[in-house]
Amino acid sequence: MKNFDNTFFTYVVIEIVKTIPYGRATSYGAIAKAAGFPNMSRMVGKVLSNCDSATNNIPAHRVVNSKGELSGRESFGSSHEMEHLLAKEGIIVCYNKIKNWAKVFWDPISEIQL
DNA sequence: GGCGTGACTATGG
DNA sequence: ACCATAGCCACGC
Repeated sequence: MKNFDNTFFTYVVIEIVKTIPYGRATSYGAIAKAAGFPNMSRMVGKVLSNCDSATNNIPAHRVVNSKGELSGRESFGSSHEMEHLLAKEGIIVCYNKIKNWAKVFWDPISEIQL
């Protein structure tokens, strides 16, 4: 018996990622916190690396680390694919880092307060 | 159970 | 701003 329901966690993470607005981005830690697993930021990354975002229409490119760096870019087709997807939404990436990160950052918690 | 690894994060110098 | 360190935790070996 596992003390961690990976199926449930994966589902919640994917649902949250789908709610990230166009032109905005958030962090692994913020998603983990919103999902109710504040210490699972690393697991969020694992979920996204296995989600096949292109096929499943999941905006995984809108998830970066807490500093706004594109730490997962190598998991996209080419090493510049993630940056390209962000650029298409008006998010400027320079030296592997999102410009105006404080403005682009979107906290799922603020949207869940219904 | 130990140990290294990873799309992580907070903190302190 | 950069680097080191220490938490974090599932997973494979």
